Amino acid sequence: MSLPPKAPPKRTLTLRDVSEASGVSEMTVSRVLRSRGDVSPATRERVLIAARTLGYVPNKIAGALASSRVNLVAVIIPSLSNMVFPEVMAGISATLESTGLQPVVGVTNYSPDREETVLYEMLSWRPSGVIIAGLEHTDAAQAMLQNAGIPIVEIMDIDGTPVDSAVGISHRRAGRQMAEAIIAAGYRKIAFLGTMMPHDHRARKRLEGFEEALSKAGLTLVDREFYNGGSALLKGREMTAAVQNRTPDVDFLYYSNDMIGAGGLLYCLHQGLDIPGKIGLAAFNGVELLDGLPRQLATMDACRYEIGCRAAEIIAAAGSNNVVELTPTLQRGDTIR
Amino acid sequence: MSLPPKAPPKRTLTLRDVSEASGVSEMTVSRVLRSRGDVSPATRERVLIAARTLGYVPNKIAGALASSRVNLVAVIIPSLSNMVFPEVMAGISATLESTGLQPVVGVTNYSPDREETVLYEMLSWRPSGVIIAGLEHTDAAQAMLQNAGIPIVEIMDIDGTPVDSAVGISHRRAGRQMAEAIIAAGYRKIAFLGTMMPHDHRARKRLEGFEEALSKAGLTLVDREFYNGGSALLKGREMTAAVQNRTPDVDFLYYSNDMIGAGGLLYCLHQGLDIPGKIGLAAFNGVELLDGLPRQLATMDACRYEIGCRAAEIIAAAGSNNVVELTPTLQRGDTIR
DNA sequence: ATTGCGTATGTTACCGCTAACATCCGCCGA
DNA sequence: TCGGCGGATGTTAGCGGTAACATACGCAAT
Repeated sequence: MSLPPKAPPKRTLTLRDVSEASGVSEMTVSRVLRSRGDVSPATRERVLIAARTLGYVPNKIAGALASSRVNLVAVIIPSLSNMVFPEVMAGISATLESTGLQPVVGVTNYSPDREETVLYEMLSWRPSGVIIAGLEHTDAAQAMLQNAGIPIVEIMDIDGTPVDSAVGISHRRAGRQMAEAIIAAGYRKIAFLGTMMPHDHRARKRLEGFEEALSKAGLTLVDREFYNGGSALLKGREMTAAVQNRTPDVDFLYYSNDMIGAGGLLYCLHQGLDIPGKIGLAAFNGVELLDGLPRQLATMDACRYEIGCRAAEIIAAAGSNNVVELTPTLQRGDTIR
Repeated sequence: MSLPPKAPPKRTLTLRDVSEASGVSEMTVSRVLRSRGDVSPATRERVLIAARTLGYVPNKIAGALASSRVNLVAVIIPSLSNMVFPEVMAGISATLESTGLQPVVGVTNYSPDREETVLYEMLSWRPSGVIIAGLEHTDAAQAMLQNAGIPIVEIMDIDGTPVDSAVGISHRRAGRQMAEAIIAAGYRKIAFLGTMMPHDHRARKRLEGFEEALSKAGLTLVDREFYNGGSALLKGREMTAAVQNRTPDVDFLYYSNDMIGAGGLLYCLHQGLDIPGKIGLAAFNGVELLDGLPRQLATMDACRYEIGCRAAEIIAAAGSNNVVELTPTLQRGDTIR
């Protein structure tokens, strides 16, 4: 094993080191490294070579303190493991890419207290903006967002009052629309299968909208089943089995997310049930996974990527008080007749 | 709409504001907020109330600069969208939770240049450690890691020479083992289906190990098929169809990841093929999704959660030069006879 | 030669916090 | 009475950069 060209320095390098190595002032080095102000091509070259040779990495902490500019955007989301937020992240990253801003992710696991902690932690780094999932926060979190003095975008949901800006869809409406489509297709014995998470407000609102539309048509859910934890695909199977055993005449299954819906679909296919004739299925999100299933599951896309893009645009423009409502489209697939 | 109790301050608050509001020096406030040094309970109380009332959020930038202590751990991974890294993240977060350290994620999209950029960016915040996927980096990235002067843990893979510490499995060995199991089960016409990503070194190493074991048994792959982009589940179906059309006598399909494997499995089931009698299947990762499939797909778990934990432990202990090899276990499922 | 101006570079004073040391005070034992 | 000591608090000097202003210089116009 050969040693690196320079023995690794004990002390981490500062502007002064580069300045000494290149024979100009620290200020000039700073100018070169940030491409700001006039520097002659000759010095610029000299400085760059010195910096590169030494392996200098600027200290953004010092830079940020001095300039009170931080190129970080706090992104606070409930989870990374369910396919939906990674896609939002992709939209955010893609849009931020060209702006010099950098997303920093914090995960709350659907816990309001954890959200508060994560938010506090991130605000203490004085980011240029905050993108946060949902409109429901603890009072303290709400206050912090209020007083942060930076652009705040609450994403995913617009059924409520945003602190500042919001980008999302109306989940209540999404639930309502799905119910209407199901009723119009002639289904009457409708069951709901979803997560047990008290803090998944968006799933809750979809269910509320759904039931609202049912009751407007004089219907109520014939059954409901909740789960938490474990493999969503497997849970989808199990819950579907449970509902069908308990309520044999059920003719429609509305799932709160695609993953359990996919599990349910696989189960029903395995049982050889007549889909969509005897029983219909629908879910929510429009994840790409569905494309690979044997039958196309009805769903409603949540505009995840676009939500990310629009939110990032607002932050990049330092905008405030924008509310952007996106409209999800119903994808009927092959599981509604 | 009622106004918040205090009109939102124009200027962001500093220690001085809290100090004035509570009638003690900034230093004492600092002590209280960090619970460091002796402060009388009475003052402590007074300070905490003042801070809370004002809504003070400490400025970690200044704090970090003054103390040269940063509680951030840089985590650099190729992607968030494939189920595997979120689980590593979960392990990292869980382990770091109790240490006061905070993971910060950077995503490279399997691009070495992007990795270099992300690393540079993150190092410039002077984190307490770096966890980075893989052992292959650009020369510049390698040098930065070398000189960072903080604990570095390269994760997922141990087939190579780490800069500092490493936690992972041997993918070459994993491929070899799978091949041996397949051969032992009597399959002979074996095909490989995988990603086209030139920078997915781990998938490459698995394939190398796999082919090595085949050739040791006097066999070679009868077919191979690559993809990139799109829904992995769907691609799995399509690729499987392609291979079977092109090489009708194929009797085993080895997939580079579970998602395409799952797609392939669904396709084969749909075709009514005799699994595992006429044709066998196996994949890699051991993702939870597989539990919900109609048939249990053979796979090999990649110890993702544990990798995260062990890596985080090394960082938390400021360890150096540890190499931890985990051993994945073969899960035969129902798709190898 | 003098003025004036634009370019290239240097100087100074912080940014908001914390390490390290200094100070103050009350109380104990000698 | 006094020194000593430990707990509670204050003071000072940076951390490593950057904004803002100051300076030096060359050259065209007067």
